[in-house]
Amino acid sequence: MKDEFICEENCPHMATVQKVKLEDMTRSSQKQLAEMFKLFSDETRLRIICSLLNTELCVCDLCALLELTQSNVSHQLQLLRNSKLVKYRKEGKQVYYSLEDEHVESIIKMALAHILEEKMK
Amino acid sequence: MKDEFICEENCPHMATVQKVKLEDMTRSSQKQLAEMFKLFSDETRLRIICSLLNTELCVCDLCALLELTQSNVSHQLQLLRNSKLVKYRKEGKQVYYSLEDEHVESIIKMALAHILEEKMK
DNA sequence: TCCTCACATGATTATTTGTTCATATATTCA
DNA sequence: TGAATATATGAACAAATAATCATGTGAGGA
Repeated sequence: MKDEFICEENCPHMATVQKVKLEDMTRSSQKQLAEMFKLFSDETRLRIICSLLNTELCVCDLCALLELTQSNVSHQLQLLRNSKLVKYRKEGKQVYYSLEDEHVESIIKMALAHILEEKMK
Repeated sequence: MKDEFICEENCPHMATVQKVKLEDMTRSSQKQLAEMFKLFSDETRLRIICSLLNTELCVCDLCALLELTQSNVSHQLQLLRNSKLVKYRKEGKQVYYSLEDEHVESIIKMALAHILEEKMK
């Protein structure tokens, strides 16, 4: 009873996850997957992604928050934009970035759970 | 009713996932996360991981199945071993590899769900 | 119109990474 | 013991990548 709620709440798109049959994975979907994981595999990029988990931020917010150069942040955001992982919204001179969808959160949570359990061993 | 079962069945370690608070993520756990994603970010390594999703395999099985050189496979397995993502078991001359835990499957499923939904747009 | 601010982008460089080749180790079998 | 097989590993190299520097673009204010 409680479980259903928790599941819905914290693990969105479960419906799609149910449909996923890992046995049917094609070579090309593996390639896509690898490309996606590559975006998460750089610490700087991951920090940017994590900063956007709760809120949208403009480029200079990210620079200040993460102590990175503007050029560096913009380059990383370009990669994330190209892969449709983040979206943006212009407002005057500023550009506000936010995450494209909630999968990102789910994926990070799942991976973090792995690390947590690993530690407890 | 059905939902609970499906959730338990396909998304193990939900209990840990519930505990994960993304806001509390430290710099060092972000680094660990990035390192983990890096292992999934190479197509060859991901193919090896995917091959091990259902069954354990020895090195030469992997070479044959994925059409890779033995040296290449062994090097990649070394990385996966060092990060405790796979475990192994020696039997005579052969060494059988398998996945260390079920998070791997959950993470891949979640990421695949993202790609699937992306396509449907 | 000119200046400033926020951001994007091209070029360059240092570093990391994936693969290959050559060789080492360890187990089985004759 | 010696040969054959399965796997591991070190060195070398090419390719990919992240960060930096310099510069470009475009909006807003004086």
